[in-house]
Amino acid sequence: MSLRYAVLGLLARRPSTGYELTQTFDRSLRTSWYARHSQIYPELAKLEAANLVELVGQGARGSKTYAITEAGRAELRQWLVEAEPDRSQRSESGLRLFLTPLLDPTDRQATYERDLAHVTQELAALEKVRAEVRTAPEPEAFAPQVELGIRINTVLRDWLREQIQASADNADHE
Amino acid sequence: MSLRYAVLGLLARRPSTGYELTQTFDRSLRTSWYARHSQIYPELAKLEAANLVELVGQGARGSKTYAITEAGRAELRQWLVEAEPDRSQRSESGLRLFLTPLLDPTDRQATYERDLAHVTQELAALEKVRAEVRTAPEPEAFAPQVELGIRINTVLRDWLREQIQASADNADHE
DNA sequence: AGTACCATGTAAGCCGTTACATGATTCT
DNA sequence: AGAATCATGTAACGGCTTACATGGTACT
Repeated sequence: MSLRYAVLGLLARRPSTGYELTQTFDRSLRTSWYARHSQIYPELAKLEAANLVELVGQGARGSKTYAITEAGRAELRQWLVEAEPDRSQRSESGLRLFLTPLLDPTDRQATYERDLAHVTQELAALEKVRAEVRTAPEPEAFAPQVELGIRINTVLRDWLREQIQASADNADHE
Repeated sequence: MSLRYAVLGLLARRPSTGYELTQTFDRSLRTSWYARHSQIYPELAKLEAANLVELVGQGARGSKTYAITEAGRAELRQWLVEAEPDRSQRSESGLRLFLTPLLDPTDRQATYERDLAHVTQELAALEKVRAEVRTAPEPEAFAPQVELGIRINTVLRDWLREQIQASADNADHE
């Protein structure tokens, strides 16, 4: 049931079309939730039927802009504050990290290095976002989330470096 | 397709019954992947049909112990080393964190405090595991994963404390 | 004129959750 | 004897992915 609240939450930030929401899912939410347009359009229709969002404008190319309603805001607040969070996660990367010790030192080092390359790239992207947020005219409420992302990725980067070193040492001893 | 490799990976550590796998998913993998027995038993049957695992013993109460085959190990290695990782994640907690800035300072502080309580608990559990691993007779290959979990949760804990402080300050100014 | 991107929708099939179902063994 | 736990399975339903399908607008 999270998709419903993800859409509601994005519309609480600003009115958007389904197409824009799809892009936001891909850009800002890919590290925690992801949805394709084929899921978003039907969800918007359901939310509209439930009066949690409303159509506030139609633009070129048949685009439809939706905004959250008061009932929608109440529903979102209730979920965020009162509903018991589902702490379970689904992360293929986490699974891979868990299983990597099964590999021999050479393979292990190679997969850690692949991950390190990705984390480094991720960190660079986040630092770019941080710089943009700092120079933005209005103070951005989402700046702390960027900061958290940077800290977590830094921890991951350092840990991966340690594991690469350990795997290399291990491979040498053989 | 990750479930297949999760099961294969757990069986690469040691032969197990479906029941034991279900428990391991719940205990060791709940932070990255999760599966119920209703998914695990059919998956074991499929893996056996594909000769990636084999039945190596039947015990009391109709229990069936499976072990990974050589073909299974090859398949697992191939996935870990050669397949392109799917970096997307599904985390309701991440989504909640992303949307929390939408709340007013009082609600925001309350949800951060709820999260802090959970992270603190998680950290305590991980530190207990670390202590157990250290006193274990054989050096455990999964000790570094525990360390990573502790570091990430520590970062999260500190970040949450900062956000709680900021929300409290913000609420006072009103 | 062709390519790229904007923009929305539907359908089939797979994956995962919840619920149903059954029976053996161990503990109190 | 009854409760808890061990142990395996199936079925219905819902969520998510992939693929199909269509058309408008802007750029070169």
